[in-house]
Amino acid sequence: MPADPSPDVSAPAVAAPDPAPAAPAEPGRGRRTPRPSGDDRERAILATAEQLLTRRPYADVSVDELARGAGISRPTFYFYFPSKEAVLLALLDAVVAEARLRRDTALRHPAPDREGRWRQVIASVQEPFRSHRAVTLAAAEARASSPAVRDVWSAHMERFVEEAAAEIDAERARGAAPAGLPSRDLATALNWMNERVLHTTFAGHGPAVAEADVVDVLLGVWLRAIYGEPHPR
Amino acid sequence: MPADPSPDVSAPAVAAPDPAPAAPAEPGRGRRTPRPSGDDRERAILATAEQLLTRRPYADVSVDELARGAGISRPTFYFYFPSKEAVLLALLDAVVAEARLRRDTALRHPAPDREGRWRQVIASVQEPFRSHRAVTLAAAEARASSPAVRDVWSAHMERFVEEAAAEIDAERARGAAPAGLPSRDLATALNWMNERVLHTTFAGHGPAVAEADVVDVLLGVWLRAIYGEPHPR
DNA sequence: CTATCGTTCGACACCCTGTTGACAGTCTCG
DNA sequence: CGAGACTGTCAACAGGGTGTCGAACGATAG
Repeated sequence: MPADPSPDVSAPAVAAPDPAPAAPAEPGRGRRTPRPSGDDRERAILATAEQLLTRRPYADVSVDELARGAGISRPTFYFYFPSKEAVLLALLDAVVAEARLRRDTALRHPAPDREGRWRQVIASVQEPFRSHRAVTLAAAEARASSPAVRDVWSAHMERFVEEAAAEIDAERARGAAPAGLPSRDLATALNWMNERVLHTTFAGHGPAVAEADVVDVLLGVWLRAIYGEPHPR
Repeated sequence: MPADPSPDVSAPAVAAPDPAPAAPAEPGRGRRTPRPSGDDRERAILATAEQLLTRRPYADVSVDELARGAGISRPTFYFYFPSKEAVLLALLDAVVAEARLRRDTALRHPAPDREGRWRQVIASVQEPFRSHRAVTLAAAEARASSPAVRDVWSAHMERFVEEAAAEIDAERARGAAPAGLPSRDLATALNWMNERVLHTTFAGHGPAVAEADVVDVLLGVWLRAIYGEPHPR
């Protein structure tokens, strides 16, 4: 059994978020002390978690496995994280932050045509979900029993819904899109559709859209729901 | 502590599905013996489970609570069900059966106008989900870690997707709907949208559509996605 | 050399699951 | 009516998971 604290993981979600700011102390969740000494251990736990989550569901991963994967004992794990849930939260925060970054970049460099702009909207949700599917699937699973995970996820969705609703309103105001359902309701339905369809595509359970087609399918529904005239015949 | 085996529950999902057929033996999941003697106990367990699930998530309900709620000890619980999962499965089967029944009834009595027909499609999914929201929410939660729950759910969705795809093809064939996305992909996306939007509406977490509006919103998206002309301007 | 502090883990208490074996009713048949 | 079979019941156990406590270890400062 190798005690090497850095297992080979292709692309962990941790990705050194804040090198400069060095948040003084976050007494809520996270490790107990912000000293930089055990940082490698913390990263090893996160990397181990993301790796294990690609193999089995969140509920089937034990704290002991997380600890052993990071080369430490179970009690030592609790020195770095207060629970298994906190590890998932840390992973999820990183993925959400990446999604936000990608989204903001897209907003600053909008595509020239409207189809391209909506494709950016959809792709910015899809990309981080796809590259860290294990974390996202685990978060979806834990959402039901963990209020903290649920809140992070809800806040994330809330921003996407607001942005999409604003975009729909803008298109209607400039006459590009016809009136129809309240923009907020429409944006809510479309965003949840994306979430669920992407989930099934990546999880592969139940009827699903092929991974290569999924953005085109979602985009097709968005365009018709936003721009389609109600009743052609 | 009352030993009364029938706790007061408003409308349990059990609903005595087959009084006459009396299936000889289902050796897979379910209770070990089909004799009618302990039937009340079995129903009491199911009723207790549905009642408890309205108060807390599936993961937080223990076998011991289920047993005590039904007026029996924990080992006795295992005489009736092999696990907590089997209880949820039995509850879910009843809800799914009810949804199927409602759907088949709608198919035999189609509304005269196309909007009414699509409303039937959406409402037949929504109604059982709504009247047994605790079971459905629990099933959604357990789906991630229970292959059996996942399979039941997937099969259920698969049928709805197939039926919706066939209906879309029929509308296109008779010239009522324009060509567009592959009908199967479109039906998949729309059905998952319904599932997720209904889930958030009933669970009340994250951005959601008001319960009174949800069928209208979903119907609006379906109609535009199916009948809307791609680009009006 | 010693005091301190960050870090580590053996051992513990507790909760939950699923199984075993003994036992109590009841029903049937000789 | 009494032996046997079968349903239903539970105390007790084994096993595995979580989270905590306190002793101990090593580096570093005084």
